[in-house]
Amino acid sequence: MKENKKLLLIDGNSVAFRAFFALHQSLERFVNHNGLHTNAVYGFKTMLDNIIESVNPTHVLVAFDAGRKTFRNEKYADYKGGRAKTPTELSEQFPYVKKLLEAYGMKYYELQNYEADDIIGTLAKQGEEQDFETTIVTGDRDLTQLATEKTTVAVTQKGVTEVERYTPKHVEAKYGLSPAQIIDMKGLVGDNSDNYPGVAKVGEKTAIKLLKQFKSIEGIYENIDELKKSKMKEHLIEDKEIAFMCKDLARIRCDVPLEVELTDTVWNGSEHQKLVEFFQEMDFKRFLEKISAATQDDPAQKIIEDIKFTALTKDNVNQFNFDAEAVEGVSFYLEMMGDNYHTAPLVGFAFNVGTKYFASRDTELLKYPNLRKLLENENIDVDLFDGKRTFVGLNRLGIHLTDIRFDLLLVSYLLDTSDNSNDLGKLAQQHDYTEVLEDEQVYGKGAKIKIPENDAEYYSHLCNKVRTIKKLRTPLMKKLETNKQEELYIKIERPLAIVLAEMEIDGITVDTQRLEEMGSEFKERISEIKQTIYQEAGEKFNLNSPKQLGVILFEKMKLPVIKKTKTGYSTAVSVLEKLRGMAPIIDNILKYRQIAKIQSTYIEGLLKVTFEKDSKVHTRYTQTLTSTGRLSSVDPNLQNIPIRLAEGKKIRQAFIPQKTGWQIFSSDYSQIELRVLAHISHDANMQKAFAEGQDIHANTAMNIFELDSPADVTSNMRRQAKAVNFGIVYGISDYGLAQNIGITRKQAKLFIEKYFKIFPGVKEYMEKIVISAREKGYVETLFKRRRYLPDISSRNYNIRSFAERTAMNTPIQGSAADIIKVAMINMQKMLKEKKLEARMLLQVHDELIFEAPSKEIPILEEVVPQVMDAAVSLDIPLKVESSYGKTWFDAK
DNA sequence: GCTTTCACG
DNA sequence: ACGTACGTGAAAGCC
Repeated sequence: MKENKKLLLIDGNSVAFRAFFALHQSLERFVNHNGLHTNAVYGFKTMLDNIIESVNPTHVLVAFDAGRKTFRNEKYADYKGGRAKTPTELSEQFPYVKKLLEAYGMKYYELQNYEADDIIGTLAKQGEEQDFETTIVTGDRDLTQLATEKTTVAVTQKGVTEVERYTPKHVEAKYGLSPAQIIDMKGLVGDNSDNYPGVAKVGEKTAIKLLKQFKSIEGIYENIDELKKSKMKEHLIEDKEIAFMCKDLARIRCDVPLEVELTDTVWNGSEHQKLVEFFQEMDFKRFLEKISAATQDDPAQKIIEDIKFTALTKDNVNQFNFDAEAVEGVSFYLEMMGDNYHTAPLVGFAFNVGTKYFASRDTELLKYPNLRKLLENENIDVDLFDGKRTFVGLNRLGIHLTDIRFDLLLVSYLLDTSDNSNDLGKLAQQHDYTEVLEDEQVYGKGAKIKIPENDAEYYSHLCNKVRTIKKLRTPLMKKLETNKQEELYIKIERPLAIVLAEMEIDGITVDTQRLEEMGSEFKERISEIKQTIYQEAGEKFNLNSPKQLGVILFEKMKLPVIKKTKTGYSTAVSVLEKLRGMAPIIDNILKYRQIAKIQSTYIEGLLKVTFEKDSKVHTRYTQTLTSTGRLSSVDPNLQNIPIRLAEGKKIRQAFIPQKTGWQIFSSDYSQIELRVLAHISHDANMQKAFAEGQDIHANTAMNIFELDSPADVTSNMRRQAKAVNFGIVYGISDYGLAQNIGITRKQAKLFIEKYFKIFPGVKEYMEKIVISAREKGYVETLFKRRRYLPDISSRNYNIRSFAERTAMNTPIQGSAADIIKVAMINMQKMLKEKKLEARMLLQVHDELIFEAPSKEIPILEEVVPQVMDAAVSLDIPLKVESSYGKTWFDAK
């Protein structure tokens, strides 16, 4: 049996250097609680993970330089002379790089009088003899001289995670030389950083030319007479000794007397406990999460302090009485089996009062007055995780939750909108609290998901959740305060959760009969179009498969390929539109796609989620997901019901009021994002346009097309100007704009330049927000919602550009989201105060949708715009437009 | 589970 | 030169 022995040799100093300078810009962000810089350790660790994954080594050794002086200094006193001193921020990290290696269970080694290179060279040679497959990782190209058929030299690129792999073939392709000739090249060229000179005036190009001709330095000097008289020849002759000396310096030793053998470098993986401790010492939170996730199938590894709790049953529940005066607050958790809290079985609860914990599987017990009081009494503060979910769940039991104080999920989201885990355990870890397991660890996942039968196991998990809520309240509220986000939480998000819960519980009525009618109509049309397409294609295939469609269009019919995806041909609408007219099949495919989408997503999809008992859909608004602060809507998504195309728009006819004689009423903010932009950018021109009630897109068109009168604006100009306005909001790029409205990039660039000339305040805002994001690491909305943008300093152009556009867009999109949230809270309050029967049912980002008895319509027409207008006071007015009708379709 | 496509603001 | 519009969710195919 032949073993697959894989040896990994790492040049520790060189990689640590690379890591340090790769993350140099973020130096001050990588500081642990003891003030130690950790960027090089971090980079080193990232590199290790990457290389382990790709190499999967059986043996590992990391070599370090032992000191400044080596045998090379005896040969050449100035070797590595004049080198700048290693920055202390880096040198202080070397002991920790070694500690990291210990935690990884990796051998490291250094040897007096030799460099890391020589250790690596020697072991690589031994590896060669013992039939190892070897990978050398370094930041130093000199080591490419070690490349052989069985030894690859991976040289780190700009960062440390990307490497360039030098096999003999790759060396040949890159330099036209063999690995051994690298030594000759170094001899001729010299090395600035190692401070040896080489032959005067000979650089890489010349050296390669010479070596191609003469093979080696020895070869050059044996045949030196063949060279024509030239300056170069003179230099070569003059520096002959230097050349041989430098070659000797450049040659990595492969015969160093080591005290380690390859058998000492066997690698058996990392040591979990050491890793945890080390990451804690370094404050590497993300890595801690990762390793705890990796070991989650072994919950026994995690030792959590036991909580004493009382299991509640029908028989003992009445023994406990909680004096409302004495109860300062209660942390409460309601467990359900499944995501959809409108229907998920209620399978348990737990809470604490003071130091006492209680738990039960029987949620009916909550109806007992002594427990009910804890949740319904206005003098008792309730702390929980996901208030909206809990509110809806309790509502199913007829319990009406009041006075939520702390919502762990919501607060955590506000502190960092990119931390949007829904699992209490995961989320707690992000706040350094680890005394609770993730649901997956206790309940399992997929088909095997189930509540533990063992009471002790189940109840302690529930009680741990309660304790987590209790423990995290004070520190997280403090963080909110530091960020000045208390108002955002208390005035907006917390009350909004209840408003959303009420909207979800109400639901919106669906005319299922209408949907089914439309369904059978579409079904026929789909099968007709399908037949035509099969005929035109000359065969049957699965039209829903882009892969099969691609074969038909681009291979069989030989239509030109416009765009490719990762996996094959793109058949997206933008592509098909370009193919239009080249074959009749294209139009039919477009039509098919359009109708099939309506059928599957909106007709069948909607029918699937309509509740039979009330013929309603009860969406769930995700309040803690988007990174900008918008809501999203699931099960079903009611925020993407068709409207742009006539056929899809008909779906809206199926959304009707719950009672006959009622109406659907809708109000939307007109151009709220551009108004927000006008406000936060303080751009005088844009503000003026809005203050005067101008058509902003026409106004923009006049300006960028340099027209004198609004009458000269054609509809096409307005359309293009509108696209420019949208582009601005998204963080414009000429490419994106060009793509969107089908003009050249040059034209797009001109448009943008003109735009910024007309609206210089906008330009200034865009520049400032990016700089501010770079300095602070985050951007904020009007109401201090925060989004962190770690990528804003990335060295990768694409990643950085994306972060920059995000920096421009998030305050705009996010502030608009803030505003409508305020309006929703005030609106719900208003409906209650005025004792209206009208119900607020849906929110679609800039639009609120109600149902109401006809007689209340005039009231809504007045009140809704008023409330929406007054949600915030900007430098310019907001504008709200309303309409109504007997279905959602008609309310437009 | 991932990819592609397409619906919305 | 690089190669992108911002934010979402659902269905279907495919492995």
